[in-house]
Amino acid sequence: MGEVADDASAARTEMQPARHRSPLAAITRTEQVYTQLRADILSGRVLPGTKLRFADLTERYDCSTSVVREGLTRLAEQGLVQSEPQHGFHVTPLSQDDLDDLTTARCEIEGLVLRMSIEHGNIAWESDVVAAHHALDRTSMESAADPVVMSDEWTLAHSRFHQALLAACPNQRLRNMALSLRDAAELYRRWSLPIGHDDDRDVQGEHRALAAAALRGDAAEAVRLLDEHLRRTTRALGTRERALSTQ
Amino acid sequence: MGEVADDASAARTEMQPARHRSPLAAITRTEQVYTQLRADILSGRVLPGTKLRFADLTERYDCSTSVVREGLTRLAEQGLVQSEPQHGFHVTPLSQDDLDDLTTARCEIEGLVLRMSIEHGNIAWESDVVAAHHALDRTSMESAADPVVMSDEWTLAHSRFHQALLAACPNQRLRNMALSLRDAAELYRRWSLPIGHDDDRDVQGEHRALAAAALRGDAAEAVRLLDEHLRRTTRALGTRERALSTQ
DNA sequence: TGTCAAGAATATTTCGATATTGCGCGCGAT
DNA sequence: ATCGCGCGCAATATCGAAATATTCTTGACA
Repeated sequence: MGEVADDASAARTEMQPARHRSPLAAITRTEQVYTQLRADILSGRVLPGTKLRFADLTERYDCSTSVVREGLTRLAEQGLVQSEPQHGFHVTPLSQDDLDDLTTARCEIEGLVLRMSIEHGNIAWESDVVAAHHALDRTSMESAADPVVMSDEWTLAHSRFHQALLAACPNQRLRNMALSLRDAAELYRRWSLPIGHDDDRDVQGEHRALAAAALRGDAAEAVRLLDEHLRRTTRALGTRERALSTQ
Repeated sequence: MGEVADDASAARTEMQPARHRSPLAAITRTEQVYTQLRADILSGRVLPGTKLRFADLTERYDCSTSVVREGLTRLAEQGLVQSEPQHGFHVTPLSQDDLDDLTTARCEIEGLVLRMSIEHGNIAWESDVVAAHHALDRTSMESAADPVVMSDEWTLAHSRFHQALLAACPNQRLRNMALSLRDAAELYRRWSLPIGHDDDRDVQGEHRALAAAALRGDAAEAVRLLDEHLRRTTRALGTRERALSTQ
């Protein structure tokens, strides 16, 4: 419980430009709890489908039901949790159909955003991509402690890399949509390593090729590579998901 | 105040499959207030940029702050209102940049969804499109009472028509994204008639052509027509928005 | 006259408690 | 034995007010 460190989801939170907060960075309790709740879900500390009881959460985050409720409401609006009117909230369960929809949507939208980003990217953007890719390339996928679990560092670096690629798209709405789809996919990716692991896939190589195409301004090729990258991930997850759902 | 009749936004609410509600349709207070709040904003009863004070809203909707807060939180997550941490909420203001982004996003995503819808549409879908188009075609754009204001009936019929077109897209996520973008655009459209009015545009004709292309299964043409339709609307709004922002 | 600080006034955020709702169990009737 | 009914428990939804933050007002001091 508690004191959860930075993780993939934090990356999105960073995006919001911190407005001038004069006194003591007066961030609200709601915001804190929302961020933690979100991180806990995206990082897989809570299983998909789990019921989220108010009593548990108020104790866990040490706040009143109102605050928990607001956090859950926001997550529900994003689709990370689901709300059933008199039955409370639960983490959105995984389903093959949704994964398929999600992948199609991501291929289309993330592809579009990537193309726009490449077309508008300047030198600063290129630098960021190079940096993010370097970090990702040097980070091990398996966590040191438990090799069967995906390492938090890699997940973060992975998230940062893909975000860096998209960062130069000038259309905020589309960019946010792409990021929100990535978050949704994060839930699926979290439960994938045990199966995807023994695949004969060179994920790091895919990233290298993707970064190269983007940096040389070859939007068409980059989009093609991204598409393939996403579909491959889905294929690996598909098997895993089926295993989960039969539990 | 209060007792606001059905309107454009209600259309989206309908989508959510009403789950079996056994006793007295136990809809929650929160849901009611959220729906009304949303309708009030989308229908233009509240000006973009307006500050939304809790005191006003609790009185207006006759409920406690918690309920208002939840509604606002949900709307904020959708982008219809904005939340500034210790300063409350206000209706998202209009801006030319955002309108441009919005239009681009809609052309891309709504176009994509329309294509998928046409490709997957069956006879029931065709019937719905025909019906929705008929209703739209027979509804007058100007309201009887005040000809300078866009009639609520037309707005509703318009919304229903475009929704009907998209309804056969099997990808729920993409479909919802397209609908949510349409809602965002609704805010802009609401403030458009006074300028767009004297344009030499045949909006109903555009709808007729769009419906025809969709029904004959010509996805490419339909998408082209939709693209044009959306861009024309934006062009009309652009002028209007500039006028509003200088107020 | 301008600036700054203290305090009043106003608005938002958070809390704890009450009101509702849904669910399961036991009891009685058929 | 099974079905229907109602009581009580558990969990959520809603309330109203206390706690906190911000803005506005006022008045002293340079």
